[in-house]
Amino acid sequence: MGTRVERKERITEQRTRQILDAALSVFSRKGYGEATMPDIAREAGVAVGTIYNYYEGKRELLVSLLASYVSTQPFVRLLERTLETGDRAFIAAVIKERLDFGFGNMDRFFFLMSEVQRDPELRRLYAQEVLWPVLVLLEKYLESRVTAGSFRPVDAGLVARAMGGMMIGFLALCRIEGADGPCWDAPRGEMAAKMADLLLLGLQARDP
Amino acid sequence: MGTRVERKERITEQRTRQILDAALSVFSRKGYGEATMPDIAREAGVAVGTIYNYYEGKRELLVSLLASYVSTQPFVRLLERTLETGDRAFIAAVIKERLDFGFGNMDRFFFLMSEVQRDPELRRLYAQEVLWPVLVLLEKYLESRVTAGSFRPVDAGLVARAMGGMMIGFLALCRIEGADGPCWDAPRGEMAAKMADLLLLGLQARDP
Amino acid sequence: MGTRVERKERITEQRTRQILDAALSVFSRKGYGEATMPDIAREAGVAVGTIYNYYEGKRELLVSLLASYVSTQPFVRLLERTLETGDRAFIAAVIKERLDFGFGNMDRFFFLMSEVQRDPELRRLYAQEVLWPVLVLLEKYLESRVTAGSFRPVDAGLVARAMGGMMIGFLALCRIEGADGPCWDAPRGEMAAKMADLLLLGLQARDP
Amino acid sequence: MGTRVERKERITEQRTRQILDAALSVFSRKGYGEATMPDIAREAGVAVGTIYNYYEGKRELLVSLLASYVSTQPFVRLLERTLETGDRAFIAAVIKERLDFGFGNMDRFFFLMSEVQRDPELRRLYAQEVLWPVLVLLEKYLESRVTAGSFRPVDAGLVARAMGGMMIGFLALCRIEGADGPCWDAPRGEMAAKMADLLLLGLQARDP
DNA sequence: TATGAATGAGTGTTCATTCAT
DNA sequence: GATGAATGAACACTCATTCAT
Repeated sequence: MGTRVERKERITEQRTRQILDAALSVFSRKGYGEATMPDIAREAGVAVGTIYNYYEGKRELLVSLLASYVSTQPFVRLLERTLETGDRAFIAAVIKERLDFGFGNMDRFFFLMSEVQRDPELRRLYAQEVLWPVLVLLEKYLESRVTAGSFRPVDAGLVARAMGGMMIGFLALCRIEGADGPCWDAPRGEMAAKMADLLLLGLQARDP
Repeated sequence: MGTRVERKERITEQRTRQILDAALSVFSRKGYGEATMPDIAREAGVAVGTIYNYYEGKRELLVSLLASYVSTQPFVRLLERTLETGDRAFIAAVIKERLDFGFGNMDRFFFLMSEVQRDPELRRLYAQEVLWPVLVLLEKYLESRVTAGSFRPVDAGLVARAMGGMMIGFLALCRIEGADGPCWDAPRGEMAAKMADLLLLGLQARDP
Repeated sequence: MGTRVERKERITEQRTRQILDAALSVFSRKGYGEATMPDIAREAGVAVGTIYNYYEGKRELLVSLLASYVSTQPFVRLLERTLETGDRAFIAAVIKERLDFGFGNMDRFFFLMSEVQRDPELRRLYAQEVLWPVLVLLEKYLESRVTAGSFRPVDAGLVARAMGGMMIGFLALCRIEGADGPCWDAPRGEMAAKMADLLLLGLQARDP
Repeated sequence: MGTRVERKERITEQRTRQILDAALSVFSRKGYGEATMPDIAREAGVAVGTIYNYYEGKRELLVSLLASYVSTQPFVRLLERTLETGDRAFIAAVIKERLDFGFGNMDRFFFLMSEVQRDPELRRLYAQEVLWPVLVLLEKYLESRVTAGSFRPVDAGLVARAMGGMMIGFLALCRIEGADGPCWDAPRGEMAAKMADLLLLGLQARDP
């Protein structure tokens, strides 16, 4: 069942998605500047003009991509589901999730990051829609653990950014080193555990 | 001093530099794609054609930039000068140096990073010329401290990349948040100290 | 009254009109080239496809406009009703009528004239359907007045075109000068009287 | 003789002219909207890009055309040279000159007029640069003849526009009728004489 | 008959690169 | 070596027209 209007809406939504998927795919492969509208149209299986029935132009595709694909939901959900397992397991799980996502979407993720770095408007959008929600949650988590006495008293804002930055930067370095680097094929679970230990225990040996 | 040949060489080197400086300046301001050769020529104070006497084309400017500007020397020197001061002061100094450099060259640095992310050939170049030397030094440092018993036994390769990534990623997040973020105007020395503590001591409260 | 067929025909005629009105309105406002079929459809309150049920395409709209809107009837009727009032009053009345029409439909009239100038086929159509009938009437009038001895013996063909041209050209100049020109807001009756005098008496002072 | 700079300037001026000529030619033939930049480039014997070294774009070609080709000089000179010959010969000469010019440049003239009618900015330009200087001269002439007692007291502003309009409108009608019309091939001198008589003597028969 | 989404040929414009001076 | 005018391939975007519903 579905009235005519409903069916139309479904088709519209499908087209919208179909074009956005194609755009992300082509952008990730060739880069924003080198991607052409015919490229995207071909990938989406529509005519060039059709794209313009759904998006204002090439740039709006980029903005929509950012708004639609960099969903923070899985990450946010993970952060909320927390704590049942103790800090170490929890932090390792978060890192593992980020590593899996990052390694699984390397090109797409860094294509978007790279465009974000390039364009002030995208930066603002990304900061508001993605970064802030995540950082706020992370800060709250840190503060609650400090209050509970589990964590040293730390500057939650700074540490949240240092931790988030570590994930992003680590992935960036892995990508730059490529398959030759030692982390490319390493087991994610182990890496996550080691990074969790680094964050929780630090480098310094503890006096017995 | 100064045969005709030598003078010529000096002039050539000067032109080369002059053009490269202009390229970096324009690239950082407008991005690689939006920068035009006339832009660069104007900034360098030479004619468009002259650029082609010194570089193959626009793309080679980018490659040369990477090779010439992302010198690791200051960083390497710092790492070598080390240790006289104890781990905490040393690590804080390294971080401070990176923060100062990063905040002082935000646009230039992230323009280059963004191009590196975009282009496999630049990635290879950057990995070989910049990343590897630094990471090797860092790994050696970590291993020596582990051997000395000051640091927990850690996976030096992973930790080096996590630490390096933290610096790059932290700067990236600061840039995305811009002047609204809490770290934009914060005193660098304090931030460096806190990050050093995070790395050395970890988050977990130590039992007395 | 009103079989099914008749009702259908009435609706058809109404749609036809409705679309043509919209086309003229949009054309006059934006020009033929800049007007888009969606523009016209919106103005007419129908879908784009509907227009194509009534007209072959954009160009046929233009041709139909010319055939339908530039009706010479009021002018022809005026010319026929003539003469009861003496030459001066009659000519002044004709000029007045043309001025009122011209000033009242500036944009529409000159949009059509401009398209006519642009396109040989439209020129032929306009010449046959509009110009000729009017000029023939004007020539007949002139010849009859010459025969009657009221007018000097003149070349009726040439004078008819000079008179007609004067009206069109005068309006064109007024339009080009716009509101800054002296004739834009001048009383039409007075202007018509002065132009009638110019045509009847000429410039030259008469010897007493 | 000619320094390098002078030679360069000459070449620049020549290119400017060459492109403008080509633009006028193509515009007159195909109309502004239908003319393409490759068309113009081909006609000018240069590459498309070269046009953009000399003009901002297609539209600026149109504006430059108006500014450069619709020179009022010959007409102005004629008006200034006046009067040595008596009113009738003078007016006939002016009309003859306009007819010759108009018939000799039909397509170009009406292409420009038609664009002027289409575009408010062009109207302003044309009014200021072309129309006003001519109308002012014409008004002065009329007023001086009125003062001298040769002409009836007339509204110089209105009559100037009526006379100017008559020329333009007459040419427009001739163009619309095309080769079928009676004035297309008629001897220009005779037509000019008849129109001069119409303007000077009027239609009305004079009492002996 | 009415609809409006899909189409894709066609356009103005940009800009890296060349080369005659 | 230095210059900058000329080049033309390449691209984003528009819009008249079609046709399945």
